[in-house]
Amino acid sequence: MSGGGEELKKGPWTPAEDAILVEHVRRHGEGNWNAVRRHSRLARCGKSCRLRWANHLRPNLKKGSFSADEELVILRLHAQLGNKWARIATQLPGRTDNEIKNYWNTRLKRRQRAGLPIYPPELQEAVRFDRHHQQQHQAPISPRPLTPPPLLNPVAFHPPPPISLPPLPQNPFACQLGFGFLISPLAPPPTPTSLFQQQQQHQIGPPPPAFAVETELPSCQSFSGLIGGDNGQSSSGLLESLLQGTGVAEDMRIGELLALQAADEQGARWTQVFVDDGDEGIKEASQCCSLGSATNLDRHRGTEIKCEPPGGGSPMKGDTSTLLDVQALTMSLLLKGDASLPITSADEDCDISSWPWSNMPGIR
DNA sequence: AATGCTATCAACCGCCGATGA
DNA sequence: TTCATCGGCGGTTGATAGCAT
Repeated sequence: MSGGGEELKKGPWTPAEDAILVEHVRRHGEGNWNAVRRHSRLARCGKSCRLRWANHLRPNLKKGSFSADEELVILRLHAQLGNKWARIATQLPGRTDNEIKNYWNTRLKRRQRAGLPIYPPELQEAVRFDRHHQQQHQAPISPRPLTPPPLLNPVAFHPPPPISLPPLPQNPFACQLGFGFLISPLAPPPTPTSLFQQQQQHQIGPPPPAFAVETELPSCQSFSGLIGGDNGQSSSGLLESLLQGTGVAEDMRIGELLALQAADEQGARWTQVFVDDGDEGIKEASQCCSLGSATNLDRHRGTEIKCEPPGGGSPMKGDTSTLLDVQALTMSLLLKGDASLPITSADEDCDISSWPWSNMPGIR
């Protein structure tokens, strides 16, 4: 660091310092934060300037408590991504990663103290489903190279032909965990209106989502990356076992399922697409459990149980596998909603709230 | 009114990846 | 190729406010 020898100030920012920083950004734009000190009298390090600007001074910041919708988005995305605050923040305009992180940590602490699961029990059911599914389908881990599921591989994916379906009642749970903005922030989540229009054209629920997968974020977390880059060999976890277990047909299902996620509010309709494929677990998918709102999500109570994560082994170990586990978990949740699955004794000891959600390994 | 607890917010710290010399 | 620098991210901590006892 080129010091300059001056003592750098720490602690709360004063209005005068804010004004200097704002003026600097107005003149020179964002970035080059270490230059702030050179160009102005501000005795703050570049990091501190960046943080102050990003969290408090930049325009269009939204202050105040989170709305119910925002809370729901956080819940969804955290279930999906873990502690990826910056990524979550990209889906909440005007909110900062710091804000979201603070909110989540508070929520986490509150629920832990209350003895509540971090996620609603429906997610825990999904764990059981995954374990069951793995026992049913999991061949010994084969070294066969993993092919990214079609939707995760924009080149390979071809959307399924339109299927005409009778209208179904909405699937509230798919709505709640729809991840409608998963694929790319460049493609805004479908609105009920846009979906309706597209259905009118195609007589099917959601369209294939935009496949701007690689453009999602500057970090390494595009889906193709999650699957293990070009050959996917580094991936592991539930998704991998799902893929390896049943091959291409399963790949397509997962691809379609991700489309389902992108479909958000039309999840039930797409769930129905899978009902006829002979999978008992999926047959009942159209009976997905009903949840009304984020508040309801919180209101559900799980039983005090504990378990190892799906796939066994140490809880949530590893980077990519962690994310994939969560991804597969939430995917299967959308498919399932099935209380009739056989529950093994091990299954009964399943409580994802005992996993280290709050300390998930980073994927940078 | 005093005290303790909890929630919230703001900021710092350390690590890591990207970039350029 | 190596090294220094920068910026971004997630974890953590300290200060303060609000509430209950």
